[in-house]
Amino acid sequence: MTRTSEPIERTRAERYDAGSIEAGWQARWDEMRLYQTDLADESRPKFYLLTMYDYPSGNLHIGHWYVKTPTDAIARYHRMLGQNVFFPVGFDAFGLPAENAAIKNKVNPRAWTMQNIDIMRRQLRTMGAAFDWEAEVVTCDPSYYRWNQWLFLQFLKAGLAYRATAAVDWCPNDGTLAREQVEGTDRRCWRCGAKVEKRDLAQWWFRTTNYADELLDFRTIDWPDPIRLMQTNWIGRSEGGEIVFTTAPSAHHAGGQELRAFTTRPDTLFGATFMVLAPEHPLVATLTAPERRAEVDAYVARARDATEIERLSTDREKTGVAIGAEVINPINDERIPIYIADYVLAGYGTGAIMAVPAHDERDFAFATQFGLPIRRVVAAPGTEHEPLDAAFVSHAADERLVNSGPFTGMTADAGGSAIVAALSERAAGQPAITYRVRDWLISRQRYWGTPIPIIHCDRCGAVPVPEDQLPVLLPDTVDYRGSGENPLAHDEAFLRVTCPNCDGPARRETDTLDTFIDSSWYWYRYLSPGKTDGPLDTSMTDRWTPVDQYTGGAEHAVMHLLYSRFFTKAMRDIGLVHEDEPFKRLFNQGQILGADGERMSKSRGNVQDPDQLVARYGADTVRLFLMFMGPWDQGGPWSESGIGGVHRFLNRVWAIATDPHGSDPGDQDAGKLPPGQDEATADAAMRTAAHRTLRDVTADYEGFRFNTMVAKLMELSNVLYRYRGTPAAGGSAWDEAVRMLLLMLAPAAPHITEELWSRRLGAAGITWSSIHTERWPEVDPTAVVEDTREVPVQVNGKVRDKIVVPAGISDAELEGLAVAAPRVVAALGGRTPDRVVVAGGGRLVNLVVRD
RNA sequence: GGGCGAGUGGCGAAAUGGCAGACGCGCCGGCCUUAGGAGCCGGUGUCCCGUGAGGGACGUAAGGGUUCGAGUCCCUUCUUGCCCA
Repeated sequence: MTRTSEPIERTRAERYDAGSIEAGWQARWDEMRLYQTDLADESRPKFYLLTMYDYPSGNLHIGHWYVKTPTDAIARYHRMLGQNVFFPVGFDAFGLPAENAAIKNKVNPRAWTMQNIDIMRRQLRTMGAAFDWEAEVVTCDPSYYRWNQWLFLQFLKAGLAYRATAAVDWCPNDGTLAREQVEGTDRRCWRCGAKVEKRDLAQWWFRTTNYADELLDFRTIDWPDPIRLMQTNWIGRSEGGEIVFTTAPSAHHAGGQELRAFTTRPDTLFGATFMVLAPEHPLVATLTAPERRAEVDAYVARARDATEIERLSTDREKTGVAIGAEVINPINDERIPIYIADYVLAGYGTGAIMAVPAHDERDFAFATQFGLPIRRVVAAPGTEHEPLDAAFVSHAADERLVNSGPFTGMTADAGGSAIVAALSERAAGQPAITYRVRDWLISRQRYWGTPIPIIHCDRCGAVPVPEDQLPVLLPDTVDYRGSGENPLAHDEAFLRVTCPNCDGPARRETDTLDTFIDSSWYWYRYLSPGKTDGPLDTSMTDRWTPVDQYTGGAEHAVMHLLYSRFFTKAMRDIGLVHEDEPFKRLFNQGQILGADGERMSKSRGNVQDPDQLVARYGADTVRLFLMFMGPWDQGGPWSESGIGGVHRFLNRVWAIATDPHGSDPGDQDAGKLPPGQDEATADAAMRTAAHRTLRDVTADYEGFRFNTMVAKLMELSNVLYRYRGTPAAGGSAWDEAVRMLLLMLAPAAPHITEELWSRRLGAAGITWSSIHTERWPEVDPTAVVEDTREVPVQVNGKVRDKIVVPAGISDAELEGLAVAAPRVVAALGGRTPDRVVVAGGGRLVNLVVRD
């Protein structure tokens, strides 16, 4: 693996050996506290750079490097711009894997977690990143989670937390799951893959829906469109009306029972020809006619077993059963039959819909299936009498209502409003908005999380733990007694407590908080991790937040990022922070997949371990390779092929910087300038290359285009390498270009550049100072322009010749030269151009001739 | 099923509507070597014409459109990824 056996006389200069320099510089930086941010320093503009903290799973894989090392390059670039950069790290240390490991291996979750954190701290250090470790946050530490408890109590006081019974998704291994933790068509647990069932439990909730509309507003933040869109869809705001139907009297039922249906299309109310209830709808039992009961009960039982995805699939043939009852349409007093069908869900809207088959695809399919009437009530001009062979749902501006009594002739939008207005006068309807998003279920029936600070007293009910008794500590000894059960539920020492209200016997809440709460405010805590009299230091958060730049995987597009936004708004409303949004700018990387194109996971055995790559090539090569692979937001399957090219590049940078006059054996042109060049033109070429590279690389750092940034540095090093060993090497133009190359490379490859920088300073007899405290160089505008440029000349869009013209040439002169170019003359064949296009400020000429 | 991305050499990929394939991998040839799985130099989209220097045509998933000019913009279709149902 190592090439130490190589004969030394082959290369006069010392070769690049990452292994011998990286650890040394890392230790030196630590010693100097080079990356510890002085948060009180106001002399420079602040830049809060946050990267998503990690779950301490025990091993860093290449995906961690893919997220973190380019972010580190951003940190270092901003330092070089003269900003006071804060770049902390921490650990998302509560959660299920620790518990699963604890159950399986009979270890303590805390011990397991803390040991993993130690391993990961060591691994993270090998990146050579500019993390401020003194600001570290570990969420399973009582000094952190006591403030989760405190925040919960403040939210409770403010009416943002409440307790309610709900049927929750329940995994036999992992306990309660949030809606988003249930995956796939067959509803399996996101962590363990077990089949998920439903259970009724009293649960704690956060009132996220209070902020639904505000969360839809992204105007003050610079986030990628796809993420904004995903959050918008997740919130799922629908405007429409709630319409009050009443049941018609029948032999088995007196009638007059209200049935409310939410619709986004109140304009189509005259087209409602039946109503559909969710099979779980509470009124199904009372409304069903005796002769229909057997069939209805059978259908309800079947629907309960079907998954939501099956039920909503539009491919599937519609099923349903008439329950033998009718409702009265409040707009025209028409009696329409009631069905139950599984495509209507109890949990959305009111669990009842007015079915308008003419204007809804699913209703159309259902009506066709059951032979129910289909009545058109909206039509584009001239199509009123055309038969419908599918639901007409286009909703264009010129459409008018038809067959709609007094509303006939109105536009769909105006008609809808008018219908709702007419109904609301008779208390038979009102405008309504529904959201897909529900309140946040925060209770988990697990041990390894933040205990919810509540005491249950038979006399006083659910009583908050007084703030001066926080934190409610997790007991250190855990008895799992087999899997699944929450150990807190049978920990007598933990459970038994006196009621803070009445001093009577009481028991503690045994649920713990969803770990997404930990990650919903951790960046505030980074600013004062040791603070004991409050969760955050307002003087710090006011100065340093919102976060200027957040980076992390797109898999957190909805949950973590939406919950974090909710927390900031909730914390604002209880006076803790003074901002509306947590993260000003967001960038989501792609994911590195395994070599098989699948998500990396231990079970698939496709996890790529960075340590061996680091041992072989060094951290700088691995960092640079990950940046060079492709666009950062794209990710993709892992492949090691190509890492050698990046390593070669660093070897060449090393050779350029340490041995300008050296040459390689086997290079026949060694020592010679390229044909037609002298030292002056070579100097000019190097200067131009260096400054153009700087111009482009700066733009690439700003735009997170690390792959092209590396490519451009390779180009510059290729130019310099060509001049290595020639009379142009080692002069002032060469020296300036090498200096710029090192500075531009420093954020991406911090160790090799630091080493080469120190050697430069040493050679020049200058006292050492770190390259990572240097300022970003400035482009010399005079150096990026050349005297002449090459202009392609097209005839009818095809390049026929290229001409070299002086830089300042006018369009007219350029045109004259273009038509005179020999191969253009030939292509024109005596014809005169009908039109001449000089495009892009003289970058290209196109001569247009008609045949 | 819906929404949003993406389809470019053998591979990873570049390309404000203006020379398609930068940069790198791989491959081919050469140099240097006792040796090469090291290093260096050169070549490398496809097809055609030419002994040669060179020249030409085609080419960014498929088809159509807008434009002097389209990988890029618009429409249709196919494939694929992600999110949602």
